[in-house]
Amino acid sequence: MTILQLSAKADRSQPSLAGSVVMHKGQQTKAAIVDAALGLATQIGLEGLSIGALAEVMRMSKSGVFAHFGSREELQISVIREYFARFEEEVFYPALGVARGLPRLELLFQNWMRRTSVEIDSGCLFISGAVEFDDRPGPVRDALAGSVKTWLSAIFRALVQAQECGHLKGDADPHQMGFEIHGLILALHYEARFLKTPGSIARANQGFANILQRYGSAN
Amino acid sequence: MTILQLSAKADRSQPSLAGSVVMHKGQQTKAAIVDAALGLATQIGLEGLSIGALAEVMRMSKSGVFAHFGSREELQISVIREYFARFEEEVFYPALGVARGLPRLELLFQNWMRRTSVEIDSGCLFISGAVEFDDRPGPVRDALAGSVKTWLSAIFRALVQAQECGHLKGDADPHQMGFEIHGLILALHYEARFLKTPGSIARANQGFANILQRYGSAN
DNA sequence: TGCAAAATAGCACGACCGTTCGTTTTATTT
DNA sequence: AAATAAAACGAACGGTCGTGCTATTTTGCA
Repeated sequence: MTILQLSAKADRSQPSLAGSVVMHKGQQTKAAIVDAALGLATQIGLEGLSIGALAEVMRMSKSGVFAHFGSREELQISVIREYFARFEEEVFYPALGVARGLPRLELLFQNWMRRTSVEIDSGCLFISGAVEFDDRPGPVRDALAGSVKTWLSAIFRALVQAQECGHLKGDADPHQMGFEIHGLILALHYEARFLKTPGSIARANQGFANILQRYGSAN
Repeated sequence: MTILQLSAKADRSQPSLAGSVVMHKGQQTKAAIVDAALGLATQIGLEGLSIGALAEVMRMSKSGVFAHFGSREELQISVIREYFARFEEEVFYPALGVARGLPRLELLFQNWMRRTSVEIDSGCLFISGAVEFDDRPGPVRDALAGSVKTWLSAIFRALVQAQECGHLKGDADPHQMGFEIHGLILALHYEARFLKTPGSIARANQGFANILQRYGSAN
C-alpha cells in the first residue's frame, strides 16, 4: 500500500518514457513529444504551450503531433500527468526509504526544496498552472488540482505520522503546519524566480527550521 | 517623506480616475478603459488581456481603445500602475495612521490579508503577473517587479521599525520575517483561490500570530 | 514478401490576435 | 459660428492558433 495513489498499474496509453518493455513506434514518439512538451510548458506555461511550437521542436508537422492527442486539452493533461509522475519519483518515493516521523518529513521537505530550487530556472507547473487555471473549470484544472491535492495530502500524512511518533507536540496542528510549509515553498519560488532575490533558499530552510522548533516535541 | 515612492506629483498622463480637476474627454475614457482592463486582467491575467475583448466591454472599436495606449505593452503597464496605486491606497496608506512598530505592522498585514481575501475571487495581479513574466524580460516585467519590490520593502521597513521600537527581539531578522509573511499570503492565495481549501484565511492569520510569537519581545 | 493498420505529412478552414491607415465624428478653442 | 484639434471608427493586413480533412509514408505482423 502506497500513500500516493501512484500509477501502479501500467496506465493505459500514457507512456512515461519508461513504459512497457515492448514499445511501438507511436508510443515512443508520443513519449518524446510529452517530454518536449513538458520542457516547453514549464518555461512558458501550459497556456503558452502551442502545438506549432511543439511540432517545430520535434521536427514534425503540426498534424503529426496533434494526432497523438486529439486535442490540445488532452496534450496538456498528458503533460500534467508526466510532471506529476516525475514529481513523485523525485520527491516522494525516495522519502519512503527512511523511517516514519521526523526523518521522513525532513527528507520530504528537503527533496521538495531541491526540486523547487531547480525550478527556479525551469519553472513549476503546479504554481504556474494554478494561476492559469484559477477560475477556468475543466479537465485540465481538475488534473492539476488533483495532483497538487494528492501531494499536499501526502505531506499532511507525513506530519500526522510524525505526531504519532511523538516527534511533534500533541497540540500541533498538522494542517496548519502544512499550510505554513507550503507558504515557504511558494515564497521561495516567487522571490527567487521572479524577483531574483538572493538567499531565498536559505530563507526557506530557516523557515522550516522555525516551524519544527515551534511544533517539535524536543527542542 | 513617505516610505513608498508614491506618485506624489500629478503623474503625467496616467489618469487614476481621480486625476486633475479639469479632465478632458480623452483622459476620462482612458481612465475608464484602464479601469475595465484592470477588471479583466485580474481575472484572466495580463497575458490574457486582449484589446478586442476590452473594446467589447467598453463598447468601443478596437482601434479606438488601442489609440489610447499605442501598444499592448503600454496598456499592460498602465494596468499595473493603476493596480499598484489602488494597492497603496487600500493597504499601505491607511496603516500610516497608526503608531510605528507593532500596531502599524499588524495593520499592514491585516489590510494585506483583507485585500488578498477579496482577491480570492478576483485574482491578484502581482501573483499572476509574476508567473506570466517569470523569465520574459521587458518593461512589463520591470513595472511588475518594481511595484512588488516597493511594497515588500515597505513591509521590511515596518519590521525594522517594530524592532527599533523594541517590539521585536533584538536578534529577529526582518528579512526572514518578511519572507515568511510573504509565504503566508502566497499560500492563502494559492489554497483559497485555486484549491478552494476552506479555512485558509484563518490559517494565514494563525501563521502570522505564530511569527509574532516567535519574534516578539513580549509574549 | 505482401498487406492492413498505424503514423505522419500536407493543406485549408475559421477564429482571434495586435497593429496600421484613412475617414468621420465629436470636443475644444478662437 | 467657424476653425482647429482630438477622439473614435471601420476595414484591412499579416500572423498564429487549434482543428478537420485527405493523401502518403512507415511500421509490424501473417
